[in-house]
Amino acid sequence: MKGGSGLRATLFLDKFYLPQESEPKWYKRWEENGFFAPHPGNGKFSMVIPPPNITNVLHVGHALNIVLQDVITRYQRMKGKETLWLPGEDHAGIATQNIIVKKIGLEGKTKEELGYNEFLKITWEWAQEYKEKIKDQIKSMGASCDWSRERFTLDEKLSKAVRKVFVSLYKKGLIYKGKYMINWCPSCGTVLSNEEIEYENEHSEIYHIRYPLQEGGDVVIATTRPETMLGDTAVAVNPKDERYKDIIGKHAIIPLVGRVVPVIADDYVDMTFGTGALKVTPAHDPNDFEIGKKHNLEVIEVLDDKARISFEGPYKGLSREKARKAILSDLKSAGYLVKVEKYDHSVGHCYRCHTPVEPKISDQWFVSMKSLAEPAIQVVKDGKVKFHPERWEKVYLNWMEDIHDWCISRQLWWGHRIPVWYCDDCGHLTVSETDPDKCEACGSTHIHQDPDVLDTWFSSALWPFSTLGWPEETEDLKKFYPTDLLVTGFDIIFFWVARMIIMGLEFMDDVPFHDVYIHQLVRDKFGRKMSKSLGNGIDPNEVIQKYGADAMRMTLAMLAAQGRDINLDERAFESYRHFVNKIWNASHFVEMNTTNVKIQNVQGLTMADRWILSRLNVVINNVTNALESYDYNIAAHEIYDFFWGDFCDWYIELSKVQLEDPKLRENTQQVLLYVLQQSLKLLHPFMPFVSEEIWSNFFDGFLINANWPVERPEFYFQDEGFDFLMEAIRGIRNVRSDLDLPPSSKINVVIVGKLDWPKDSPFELYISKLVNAESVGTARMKPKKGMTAAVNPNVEIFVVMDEHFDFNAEIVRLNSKIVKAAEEFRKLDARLSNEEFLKKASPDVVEKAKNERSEIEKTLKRLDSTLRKLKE
RNA sequence: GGGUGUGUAGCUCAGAGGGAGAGCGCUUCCCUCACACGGAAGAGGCCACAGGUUCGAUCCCUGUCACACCCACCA
Repeated sequence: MKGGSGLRATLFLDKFYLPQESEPKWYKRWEENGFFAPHPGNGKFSMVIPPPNITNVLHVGHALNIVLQDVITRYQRMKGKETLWLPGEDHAGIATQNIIVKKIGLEGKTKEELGYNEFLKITWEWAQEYKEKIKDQIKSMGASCDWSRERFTLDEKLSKAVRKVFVSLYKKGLIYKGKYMINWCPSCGTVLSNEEIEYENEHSEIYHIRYPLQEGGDVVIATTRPETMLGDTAVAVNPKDERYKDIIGKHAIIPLVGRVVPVIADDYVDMTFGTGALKVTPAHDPNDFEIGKKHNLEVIEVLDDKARISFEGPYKGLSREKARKAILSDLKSAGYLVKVEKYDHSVGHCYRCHTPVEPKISDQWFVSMKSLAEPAIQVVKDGKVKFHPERWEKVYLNWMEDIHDWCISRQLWWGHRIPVWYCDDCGHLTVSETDPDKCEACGSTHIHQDPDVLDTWFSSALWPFSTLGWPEETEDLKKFYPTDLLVTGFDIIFFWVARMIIMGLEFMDDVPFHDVYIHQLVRDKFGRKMSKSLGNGIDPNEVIQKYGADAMRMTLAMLAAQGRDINLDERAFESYRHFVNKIWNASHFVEMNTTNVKIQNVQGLTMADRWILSRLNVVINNVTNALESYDYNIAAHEIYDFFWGDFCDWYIELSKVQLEDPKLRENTQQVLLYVLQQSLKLLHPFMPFVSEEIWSNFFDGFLINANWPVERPEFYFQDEGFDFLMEAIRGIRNVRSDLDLPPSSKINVVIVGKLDWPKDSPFELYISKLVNAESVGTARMKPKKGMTAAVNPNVEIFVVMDEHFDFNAEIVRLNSKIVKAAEEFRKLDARLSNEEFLKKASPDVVEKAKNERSEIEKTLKRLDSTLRKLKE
């Protein structure tokens, strides 16, 4: 242990802790000493980071994610486990490509003008830049992840894993290519998976349009998308619909187009909706596509990749919006438009650019999910993968049990190229882990690779094992797979969590992680989502700059209650910056009073010592249990309340008395040091920087490597009435405040009754110090001019003052105490008079109530007699 | 159309089957020898509403209302 003379006085003399100086220094030291790398220990703990997208710097939601992971990582490391938290970033296909397209767009260029290679070069530069920025941010948050194992989804090794998985699934027949109705984003120019569509409610209109029948008469259909009528190849009605019975089998003539199409009958048509007659456009609507297949209808595409009309005629080249207007106006003037009604419905949008998605038939690659999903359902049902909070399990299972095939090809440049080569001669597909130079069927060298890339989430799905070296059988893979925990947000349960479980089971034959902690969404203080357009985002860089990383971490941990979103008010950070400072100053106090003291066995403890040591034991247990069950907010609250509410507010104050007593001084120093030491350990996962800084001024080694505290049975002591001591002190202060006595004025305290505070403790001094009393004494009788401060069944405590005594005030005081106690007594008595209660309530509850009643009864008697005497 | 979550002090939120808590804000006092990023004393709540279960419910059940969110192929 370092002596007082060795302390860095400049730091400790500062009134305020300066995180901006301390934090980078400690991060560097931890990193240089290799503390973030796993070291053999008692069991292992491993976790992979949800790789942030390189599209942007991190926001406060990421900060929450990082902090929650680091709290657990540091806790597990201190518990002595071989601990690995593996960091990395995601290439984020569509999102990144969009950013680069926009960026070069500002310079007036398109990606086609730039060319494939140049475009990728620019994107890689961006990726490098943002990887560094993100890394710096994660570091500034204090994250103790092992940077020597950092991975990027486009790393060469990870790309190999991607290829191996693709080839393997292809050979098993689980990856296939085919023409299906898919979601097309006309702005991003690529297909999207179902999960990448966000449905939004839109106020729109539904149009009733009259289609003449070839055989005479007409039929009115209802549609929200009149522009697609160019591609209509049927009109459908419900076979049970009496209104349309006669026209089934007849032919409708599409207005403006003149195409003659059949009127067909299909159960799908809802008779109650619209007019009960449906126009069928197999090329541009998923339902119509199904109907089309069933009835063998012609498929006529009328929109191109940019959602412009491609159908020959007057509308060709118009955007879908303009085409709608033009067609409606033409319909109207030709008398086909029967009616327009307001109509709200939900429309799918691209999750990256928010453009309305266009349903379209396209030739794409898919993963067949049904068989892969089955084991992934089972492991969750069997509890091999547990969700926290549990309710997310249902969300996961619902999705898994109704899973659809996963469209994995994307018409992008940025990403993993699909490892498929087409033979120009024989048409064979060569699917290979390594680039082939000839067709594996006919040997032709005229082959070309599929131009598309894979969905970003395809590589993310492999993250828990690809980052550990798979497909090579590395030491890391053997040691750290399966990982123990995944911490992520609910918004990517389908995108990511589900697919990792699927891929882990398929390729590692084991779950990728045992626990999934789903954390909250961080919203603004009004409960709104943080977004660029609202400008209500909170930048973690700024928060760290202003309040320090420790304050930010503690704030987020305190708010991280399971199962609820966090409405974050920036003022919260200030509270916990104050807490950081409180820790700093309390440590300062301990430091000043424990020069040249070493922690060793302590004997001759006082009631204050015994109380704080008992409390510490309880808190150690509570914090540990809370962390084991990922109750971050509970753990953080426990240590916060203990350190500030118990240690600072009471023990340190009482220690001032004990330090002045030569007989008690040394023990008190021991207890101060010990409690501080254990507290620093409990604080460290939440506030690593300040705790390490303080630790370095007291103790050898690094706190990051210290042992996690365990309870000490010898430090459990039975209740000695410390609560009543606190109550007495509060009561005396209350008298002061009630009578407006200045704090400087001296008062005298008199204790009447049978006191059961332990004789080995200077409780008179405790009281006099904490209430600034002239004297604290005992008496047999209530003093004449005494104000009642505290009462229990055996003892009354009075504040005696001759000149300030206020008869009326004392009457009021006593009366209010009596009213309160009487009310309490009445309630307890009513309960205890209820025979049902006595019969059915658990014995200990009854026992407790009886005890309380008798205590209050005695207290009441005391109060009554005091009041009587006063009035004499 | 299904499903989930939430409704507790002015604000942001904890909480447990036995009679309600924190932080911030507010009022009053104090720069007392760790800390004014502090200390002390207070005010402030039919724990959304209505039923039910229970000896007892703010906590469990049912329904209602409000606010979020997720899923689903309503043209």
